[in-house]
Amino acid sequence: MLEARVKQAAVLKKLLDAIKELVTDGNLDCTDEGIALQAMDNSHVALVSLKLVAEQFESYRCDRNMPLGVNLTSLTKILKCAKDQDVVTLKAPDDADSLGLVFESPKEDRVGEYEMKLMDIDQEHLGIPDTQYDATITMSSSEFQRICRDLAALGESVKIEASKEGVRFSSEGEVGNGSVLLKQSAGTDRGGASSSKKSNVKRDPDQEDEEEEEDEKPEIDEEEGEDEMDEDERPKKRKANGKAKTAKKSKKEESSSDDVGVSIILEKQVSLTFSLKYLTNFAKSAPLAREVSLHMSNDVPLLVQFDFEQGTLQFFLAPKISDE
Amino acid sequence: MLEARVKQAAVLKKLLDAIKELVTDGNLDCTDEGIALQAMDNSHVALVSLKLVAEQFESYRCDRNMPLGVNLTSLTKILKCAKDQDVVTLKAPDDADSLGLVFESPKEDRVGEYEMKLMDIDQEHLGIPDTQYDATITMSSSEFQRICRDLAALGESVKIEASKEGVRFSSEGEVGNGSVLLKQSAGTDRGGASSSKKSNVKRDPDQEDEEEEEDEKPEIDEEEGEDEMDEDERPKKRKANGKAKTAKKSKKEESSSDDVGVSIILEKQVSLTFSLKYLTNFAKSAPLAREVSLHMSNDVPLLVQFDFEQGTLQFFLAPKISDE
DNA sequence: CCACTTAATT
DNA sequence: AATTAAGTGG
Repeated sequence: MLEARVKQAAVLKKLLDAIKELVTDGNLDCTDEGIALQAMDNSHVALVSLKLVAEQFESYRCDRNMPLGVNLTSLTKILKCAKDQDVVTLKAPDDADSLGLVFESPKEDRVGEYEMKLMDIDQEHLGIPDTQYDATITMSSSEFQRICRDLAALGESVKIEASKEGVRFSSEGEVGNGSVLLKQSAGTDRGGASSSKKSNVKRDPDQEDEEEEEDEKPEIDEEEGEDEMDEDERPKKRKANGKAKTAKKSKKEESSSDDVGVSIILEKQVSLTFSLKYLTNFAKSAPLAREVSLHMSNDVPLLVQFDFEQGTLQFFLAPKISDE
Repeated sequence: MLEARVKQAAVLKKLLDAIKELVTDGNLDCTDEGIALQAMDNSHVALVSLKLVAEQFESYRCDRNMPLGVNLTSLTKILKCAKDQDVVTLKAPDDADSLGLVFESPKEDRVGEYEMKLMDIDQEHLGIPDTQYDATITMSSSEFQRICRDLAALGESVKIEASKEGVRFSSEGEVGNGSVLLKQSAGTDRGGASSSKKSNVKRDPDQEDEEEEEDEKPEIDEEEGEDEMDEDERPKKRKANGKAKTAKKSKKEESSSDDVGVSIILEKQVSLTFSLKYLTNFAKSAPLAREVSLHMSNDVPLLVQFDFEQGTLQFFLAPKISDE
């Protein structure tokens, strides 16, 4: 039997928001290692792979491997019945034809019990080779989402070019063309092949001054329209706080896309073109993790990965052939 | 003739939001006791009964009983022309074929006058017996609304079971089943039959402090177009006028659904099943009152009641027969 | 963190 | 009209 407790219903909700549009049905593969879901998207173009590791549940018990065939639309509906901070317990006996969900309010004065019918889904378990990629880009997930959304307004596909200077996303369409260039924030412009998996956005550790990371500013989004005139005697706006940091929102995630920076680990330059429709979908996972990593090699499917506290969510997508 | 002044247009707006989807036309029965509206819903399944008591109007005068046949859709449209905190005066001469509405801003610098055509509606006045119910549940109206909404995602009907431990709402449907159990907050698990009607949301009238009425903040009309820059030392909008105020939220109102708790007065256990479509509709009255009371006896129509300052809004709905 | 409000969309 | 998404306020 399975009994898994999740501290925050919010995590599950975000996960489902992230994938429900891509995948409508899938097996939750429950093992003693955790819960995994792997599925091709509805049009069999992209692959979604979710892993929730046992150790990161509030409590986890799974006596026997079992695939729970769930309709994600239904699961989403049921999760809507939970408040974000409810504790969620997933329960399934060994012979289950339904999955039990219990939502307990933090104050324990309210208990919701739901039961969702399960379905039999043919397991097409796809082995995913643990590939080494020629380029790994780590960046703010919300920045990634923004870029996908922006470029999707122009064209159907995006070309992603990673060089050691930075990464360029560009798209062409009827209205016009557009491109966004992100420069790498700090050190690494080259990574050993073996280390390529490590996402590390590591700040230079030598920067011993507290001052650290003043304001890296990816700079693309920084519109300077805002302080153009008569701020001479105007004390407002944060112009004054200068370096002192004022302790303010430096942490604060400024506009939620900052503070992360861009790191590029490059074995070889890559240039690949992808459908924006899918990338936009992948980007919906942004609420799950501050960072996203894009793993690419020429002529090989892209891996878009979100690491969050409870596990990992991966998306794979084959490039378009006609790379310009 | 009728002349009735209502302090806050907001109350009327909320009332109409609450019932307009259920009832499109009805008679406002004006007497010296106040204004009442009673009507079957459009599909003749549920009964809506509204009472606004004369004493709770800012001023009230009604020389002669008269039923004013109104189209609630039209009335809603006209009320949209009032700001929430406008004072509304309803006027009708004895021979009226139209209802006059006057909206006055609190500062009396703006007056809107509207006139709505009336219609003749056959009065099917239904006597509602003042039943004693076996179970009376009082709970947060927003919690009630949330539960109805959640369960409506699963099934068409909800079974409500009240026992002295608490009240359980449960629903079954294609995706699965769900139930929400609310535990009783405090003392009462049993009440005398005669006391069951007391829903007591009563504000303490002994609250001799004049604190009342809280000025809602009109704020819409406040032109701020001109002060956008360089008067930094300007003393901060009208924050000052609230005299002692500040003391107001001593109550704290936790998060708006809390603080109310669940109370169950039980003569006998009950278990009844109702159409969620209607309950969801009833629950739209939540903005009118912090609490709602559900009055039930087996095989008898449910009474859902909202008590607010100006009166009472009641909904009646017969249970479904097949109570499992 | 929760809920209400508004806006946009189907 | 209903649903959904995003923003705002308590």
